[in-house]
Amino acid sequence: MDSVLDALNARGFIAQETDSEGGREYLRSPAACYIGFDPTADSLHVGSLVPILSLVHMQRHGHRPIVLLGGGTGLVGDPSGKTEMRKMLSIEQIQCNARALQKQLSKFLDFSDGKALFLNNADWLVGLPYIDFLRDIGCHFSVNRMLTAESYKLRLETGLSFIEFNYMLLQAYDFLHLSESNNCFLQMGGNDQWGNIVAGIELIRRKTGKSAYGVTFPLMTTASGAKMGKSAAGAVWLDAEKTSPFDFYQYWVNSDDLDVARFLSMYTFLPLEEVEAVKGLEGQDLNVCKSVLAFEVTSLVHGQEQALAAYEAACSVFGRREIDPMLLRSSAIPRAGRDRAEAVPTTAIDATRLEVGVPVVDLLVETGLCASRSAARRLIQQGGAYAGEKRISDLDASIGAGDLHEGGLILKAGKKKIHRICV
RNA sequence: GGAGAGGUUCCCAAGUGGCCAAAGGGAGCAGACUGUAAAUCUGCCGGCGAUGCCUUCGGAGGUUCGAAUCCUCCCCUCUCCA
Repeated sequence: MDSVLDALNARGFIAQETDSEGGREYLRSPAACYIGFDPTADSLHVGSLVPILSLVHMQRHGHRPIVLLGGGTGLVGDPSGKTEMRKMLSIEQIQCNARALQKQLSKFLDFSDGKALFLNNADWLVGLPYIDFLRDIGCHFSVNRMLTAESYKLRLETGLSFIEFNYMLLQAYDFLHLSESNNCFLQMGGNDQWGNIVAGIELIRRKTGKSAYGVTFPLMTTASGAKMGKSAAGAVWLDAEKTSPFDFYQYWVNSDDLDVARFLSMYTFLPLEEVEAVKGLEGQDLNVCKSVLAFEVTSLVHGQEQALAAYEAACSVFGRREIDPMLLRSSAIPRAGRDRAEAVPTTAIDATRLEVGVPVVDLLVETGLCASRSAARRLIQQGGAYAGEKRISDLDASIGAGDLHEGGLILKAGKKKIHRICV
């Protein structure tokens, strides 16, 4: 059987490997691998999907993924790829975030019977005695060498504090620790983690003489160069409370043409042969593929139920287009079905207010479609406000109970930002 | 600790007493064109009960009819020196 590394490579997951041959040898039999997630927020976002899914691939190939929560390293802060120091988070905040991330990550992997593992580096980092650590670990690091690391270079221009400078040592120590405690000799991570991963490999070699391996993922950007997971409303979170499944679905539907095939291979588990067929498509045919992409990713993150609802809601708002049964045929996306508007993010409006009539400007703000009343006015003046299919041109227009159909009404700000109100 | 440079609206960056809610660029938003894409063109882009009013130019005071612009003190960042 092909190595999981070949599979990952074919799907575009691999940016760099420290030792391609050695890594493959290591993975010939079931082995452990780990990725660290620092709890800097109470939810992961689209940017973490690549590492997460790589672990899923690992598990599917019979290996044992270790999810390392950075309860300890999060207290320090990774300067890699950052232009300035991140705000320091309190210990309580970190712990709270770590719990939230654990809950989120547990949906993707099977943690039963030790098939995958959750560990928290706070368990071994927080209590480290400073002097001992310097003597045992610190002595193996050359500052001269560290300063040449790409991850520090950027910061050398703008400023790098000592606490952040230590991050590399802590991550290297994590790897050493995991190699000894869990027989884990493979670390993966974003390409910005290269320096930290290599530092760990070298530390393991110096301390124990053993070989360890590293794999990094490409830094994901969209075809237009934007970072993954940024939308008009901010980051696209994996938490349904922070980004509704419908908005999450929409994020993927709005992918750039040039990204569709790449995203299908990285963010879904559809067979590569099927994804290959997408590459020749253009125009409306390609557009349909975006629905499949969105459906599949939403399924992975929020479950098929939610994905279905989002898909049908999108159909009801934007219209349905036939999906060729042979196109990406492994996808469970419905090839025929009913439209349902309910999955559009909805805000309930008090019935008594609707009796009198609620100004559209107010509704636009209350639903979050506009940031301020001024913005709402501007939107109306520019002709971007819709109630149902009707464009609203009057600044003083208001919505009454009679405007609702079957208890709801779709409000649109522009063509794509959509919110539903109901009684 | 010393010397110098600097902190402007989401980001970069002009502005050095009234013409400044503050140039320009980027990002973003809307409209047109489309395919819920890209590119392009046009408009918008602090807030509000809106031909006016309020809040903003690191912070706190002060000078002045009037300050982002002048003065004082403080905070923060960078560079060089110790």
